[in-house]
Amino acid sequence: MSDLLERLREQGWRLTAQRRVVAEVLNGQHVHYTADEVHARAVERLPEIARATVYNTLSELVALGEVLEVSTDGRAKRYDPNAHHSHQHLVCSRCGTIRDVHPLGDPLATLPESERFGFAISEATVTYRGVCPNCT
Amino acid sequence: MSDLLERLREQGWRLTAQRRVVAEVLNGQHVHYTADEVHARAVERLPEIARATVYNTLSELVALGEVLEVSTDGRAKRYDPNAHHSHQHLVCSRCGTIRDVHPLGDPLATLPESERFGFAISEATVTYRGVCPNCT
DNA sequence: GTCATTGCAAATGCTTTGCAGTGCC
DNA sequence: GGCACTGCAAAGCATTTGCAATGAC
Repeated sequence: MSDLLERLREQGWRLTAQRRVVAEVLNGQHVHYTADEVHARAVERLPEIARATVYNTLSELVALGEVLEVSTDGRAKRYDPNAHHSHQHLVCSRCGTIRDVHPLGDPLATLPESERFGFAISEATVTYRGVCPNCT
Repeated sequence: MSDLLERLREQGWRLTAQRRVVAEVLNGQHVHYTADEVHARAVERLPEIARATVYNTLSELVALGEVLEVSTDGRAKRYDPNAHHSHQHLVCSRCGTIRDVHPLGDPLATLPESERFGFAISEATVTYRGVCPNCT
């Protein structure tokens, strides 16, 4: 976490209170907040932080590869701080809860050459969907 | 296609000019239009068709399982008429073009029991991302 | 002191909704 | 002829943008 702030400073980031708070909110395992949820939690610590600042900061973190953008459905994007450990997502089709999961094998390897159509493929994301125990 | 209209009528659908036109626009292979693109193409055949009607019709087709909703990025949803043949998507990270692809094995089978956390999993979607030949 | 960063408010893009009128069955 | 369906316009989210004020370096 403070590693994160350190890394960002090395990239020439100005370390403002707002950015620190956004980074703090995203700290933790299995965190998959929407921009609005990040903003709500950030406001608790720094009441004057603007929604636009949260959006800006999140986009920067995504661009720097420190946070992943997850669009599970057509609704608001979610932000996943677990960017340095490869994983996939398990989503509840009722309540929308997301869990990080680790499938067997490399998803990228499941697409044969004949199905690549000249694309230079760099990434494969898998989304598993089902009803979670709470919603059953 | 006319199969489709037939099936829909059997489900109690009123067969209006608007719905027919939307179904026609979605007819074909490798079609992944946004609602707006469907509307634009529908207007060519039926000038007075409203955007809201296109949205309504698309939602109904999705609910009936005749069309798949695809959200590859945080932008507009895309609609995929190829709902009856299991497939996955290959997306160009530059231009956003989508291709239907067929991976080896069953994606659902890649998640071990120990990683299912009590979810009743019913679906797994894989999105491969890379740069397409046109964008290279 | 400079210039990146912020806050605010307005604008944008996509989608949904309310409601009176239309036309399929 | 009833009521599902449509068109239109307005409302609703999620997100982006413009710009003057601020504060990290």
